[in-house]
Amino acid sequence: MSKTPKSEVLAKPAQSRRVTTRAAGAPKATPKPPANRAERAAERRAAIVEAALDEFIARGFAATRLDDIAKRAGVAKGTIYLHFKDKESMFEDLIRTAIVPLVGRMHAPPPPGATVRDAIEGFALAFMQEIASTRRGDIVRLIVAEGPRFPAIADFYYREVVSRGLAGMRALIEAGIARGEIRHQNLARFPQIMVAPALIAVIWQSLFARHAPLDAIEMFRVHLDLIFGERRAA
Amino acid sequence: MSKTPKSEVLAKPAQSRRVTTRAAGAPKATPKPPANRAERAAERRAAIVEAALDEFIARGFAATRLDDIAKRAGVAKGTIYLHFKDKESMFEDLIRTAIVPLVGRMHAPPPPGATVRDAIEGFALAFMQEIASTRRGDIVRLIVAEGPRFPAIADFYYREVVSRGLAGMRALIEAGIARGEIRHQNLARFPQIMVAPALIAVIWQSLFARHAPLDAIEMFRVHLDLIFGERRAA
DNA sequence: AATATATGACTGACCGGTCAGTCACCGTCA
DNA sequence: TGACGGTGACTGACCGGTCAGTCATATATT
Repeated sequence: MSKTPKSEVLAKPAQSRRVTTRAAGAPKATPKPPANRAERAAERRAAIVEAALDEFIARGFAATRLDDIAKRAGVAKGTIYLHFKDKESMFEDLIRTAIVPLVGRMHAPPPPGATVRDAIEGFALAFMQEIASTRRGDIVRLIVAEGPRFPAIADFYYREVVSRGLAGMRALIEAGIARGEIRHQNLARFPQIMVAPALIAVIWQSLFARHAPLDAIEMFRVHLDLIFGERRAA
Repeated sequence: MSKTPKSEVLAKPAQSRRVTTRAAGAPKATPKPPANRAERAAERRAAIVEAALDEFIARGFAATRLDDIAKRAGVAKGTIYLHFKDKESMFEDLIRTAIVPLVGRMHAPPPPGATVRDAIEGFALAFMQEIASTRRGDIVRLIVAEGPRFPAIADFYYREVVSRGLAGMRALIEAGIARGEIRHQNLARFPQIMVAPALIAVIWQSLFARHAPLDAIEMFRVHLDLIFGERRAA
């Protein structure tokens, strides 16, 4: 009962591949194409990652087509499978890769000479500028969206970002309490509170900014005023 | 060409159609077997809505199969199309319908005799119990997840829930400021801050509760302490 | 030439949407 | 009262489009 191999032929298109005259002499004269194979392969991979992130962010996991990723990356679909096992593991790889740079910032250096408030404020400023208002923020949203369907990603994100970030934040809060900058000891039990407005900002940007722009940085400052007391006279 | 009507019987679960003697007087006396056609249709629609919500919450829009919804609702796929135009508008209808009950609570009654803090705390308590820890919370997450792909839903949600909710919250905050319960006037500019921990709780429940349970209510109380001052000695 | 890399046409499974057919219900009439 | 025909809610096999993943072929590199 094998399938009739009937019309195997028909589809052959012309396929005259332009050979690019290939002027004699210059073998190395690769003008644009950067460098050796490995490098070019790495570049292609990077292009795929870039394109895939854009597509996944814009459409979510299930609705993203690999054809679109390939087209956006300027690559054939088969090339994707030279770098990734399948769509699912590609998605997980992608998110993991994209998260790493987020973690870098998380090692909050214990406040050197500045106040704890300054440390947190600088931190929040960086977060708002580098994450909330960029594509990185969409990655956070993507995790919220697809997390339940990709427990592995949710776990990874919790381990690598959430638990570390909260631990760092807790340390800062305790330092603030020890120094007398923060009066509410209970805050150390819920570092989430410190971070909450940042998450609000991320979500707001991608859902409601069109309707009502939100000055995320100013909001965070007001939030810090609640915790540390007013900065200056209103 | 109709297929042999042979085993037409099998799929019908018991469902012995009670003929409901149809006593003249009592048209309402339908005990178990629902009722007339219209009523049964409404029940089916409700079953579809219920099933669809579960599926959409579990899988997201794109990955949800209408066959699964039909199976879960105990209905044929075609039946879905008697009630909804297509998958997309069904999703939008669903979310809209599911949001409405959320809005009911939003009409924060101006604090009658109680303090503003009590009003907000009661409000938050209800939110945490009725939303954050139930399927309604997943609906909020679903909006965050699919919002960018369904601007109509994001718009609707902003109009019906976010803007109203924030307006109500702002009113409460201003009342609190007027009464001297709240010292930070700037808080009225960012009612989002008041609400932020609630959103955190919703997200936490569906992503990280397995790793680290979060006492959302206690967190919110601590948050209120920041705003209103400590309730009592720690 | 031999090998590594890239391509994109192709396949097959899957799924949204359709529609001809069925049958429970209801009003009506003898 | 009984039974009969019209109605429309319901069914599920089917169709056609879509898309993840494959692989024979083509190109680049050594």
